[in-house]
Amino acid sequence: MQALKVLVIDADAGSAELLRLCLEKEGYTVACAADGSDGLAKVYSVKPDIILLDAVLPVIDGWQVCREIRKKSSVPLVFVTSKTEVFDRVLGLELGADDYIVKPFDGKEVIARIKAIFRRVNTRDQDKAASEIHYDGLDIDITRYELKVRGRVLDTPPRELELLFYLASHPNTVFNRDQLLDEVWGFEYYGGTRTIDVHIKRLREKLNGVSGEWSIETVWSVGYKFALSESAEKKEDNNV
Amino acid sequence: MQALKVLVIDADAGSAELLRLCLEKEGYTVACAADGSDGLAKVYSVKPDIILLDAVLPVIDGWQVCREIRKKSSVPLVFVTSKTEVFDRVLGLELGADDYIVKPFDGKEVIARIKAIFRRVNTRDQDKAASEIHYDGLDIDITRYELKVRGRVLDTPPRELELLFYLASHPNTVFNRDQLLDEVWGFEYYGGTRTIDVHIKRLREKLNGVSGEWSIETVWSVGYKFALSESAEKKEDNNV
DNA sequence: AAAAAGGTTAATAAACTGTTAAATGAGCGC
DNA sequence: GCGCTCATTTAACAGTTTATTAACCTTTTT
Repeated sequence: MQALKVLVIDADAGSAELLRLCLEKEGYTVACAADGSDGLAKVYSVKPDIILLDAVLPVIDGWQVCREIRKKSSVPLVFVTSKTEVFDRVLGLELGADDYIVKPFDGKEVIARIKAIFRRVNTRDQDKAASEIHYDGLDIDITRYELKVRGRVLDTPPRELELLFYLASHPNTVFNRDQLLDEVWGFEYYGGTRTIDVHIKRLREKLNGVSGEWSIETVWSVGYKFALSESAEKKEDNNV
Repeated sequence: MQALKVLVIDADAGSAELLRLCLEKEGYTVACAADGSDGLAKVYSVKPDIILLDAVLPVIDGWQVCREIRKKSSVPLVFVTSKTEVFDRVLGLELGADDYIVKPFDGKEVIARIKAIFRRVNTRDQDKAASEIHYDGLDIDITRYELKVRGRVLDTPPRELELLFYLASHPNTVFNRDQLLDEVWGFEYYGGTRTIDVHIKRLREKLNGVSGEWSIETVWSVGYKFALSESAEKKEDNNV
């Protein structure tokens, strides 16, 4: 994975340099700007994953920079500034910042707060993956490595089971073969993508005609999905 | 929309009450717990939209409460505590909190920080929503690779679906054939521009007479657009 | 060593895509 | 309004791409 890019917009060379040091030590790529105008330009040229912004800046002040950015983008943004009043903090947050850190800052805390934001940004909407999945006539328990079809345990090779488990954990979502290889086989796997097709076939043999509520469907030229019928979808919604 | 629910887990009745006041003034629904054990129980019974958590708690301390919650859920969580050391703040954030506020807190800032977190959470949902398009009698979901016309799923080849998705994502905007080839087929494509016409025709066959609110229109000697009727446009504006 | 699992290949089948060419329709000057 | 030109619509075809399947080989497990 590519290193995450941080854009530091701060007129004070000292704190900018300190931030750069902390961030680079953590493996981030850092770009800096010393005034608001240059900062805005770099938002678009650098395309950072997060922006650290001082409120006090020459040319265009930090509040205004934040407003301009938020007109166009929801990129994570944190004020790091010596303006310490509650009034300022509330203003910064209301302008759309994700966090507001006052100077003098502690490097470790800045890193921890940045990580907290990335964590939130990356949180997938599905909450923690369950270890069991149940649909009409289908029960998968991945900790026991067990597949039950119509209540009968069906001997299933691990790869097959993992593939089914992954698809069934994300119902109605299409995955292409590379995604499935990455997610199920693992990142380092290199091999033909026909492998997926064959495993899908073997799964379909086991599951043919078990239920009308779900099926493994081909999405032509894209990949496969575990599809729920509309009635099954409604049942799901009620569960939540 | 339902009021957002906040769970305050704090042993100090004074600060708990103060938080409750601030939050209710903003229209949130507030539940309180005075120890870690009760707090954890209420996480599951109340199903809060956000949790405010003190680190210092009887029975089970706040750090541990946070750990337990994060094992199961990625619900927004903020420490509000009198433990002020950098060490504590970093710990709290690394345990998976979204923010860390030290006592004595300012009500306005707490609210602003809570809003910042909700803003970020909702941004994510918007991203998800961006993969779906809905108009009168027409639903396109690109993650499912599915086109619904009048509620019925219609089998649609990938190119066709992508073309429709692209046009419908930019209603009332005209694209010439080269633009569509670049955007939908991809940059490297070289072929006759009649290709577009044919795909448009096939789409129109599928969508003929579905709705008076929208249509794929020809702009003579220029290209095509997904056109909304005036009434449909008003509906759109109201939605936003 | 035998059996099971994982992966590859190649033939076959199915679905989609782009081209062509003829028909239709739109714009425009007279 | 007429007729010319040019753009679009349409249908049919051929070619290409993609998926399915069965058979086979290799690796791992028992």
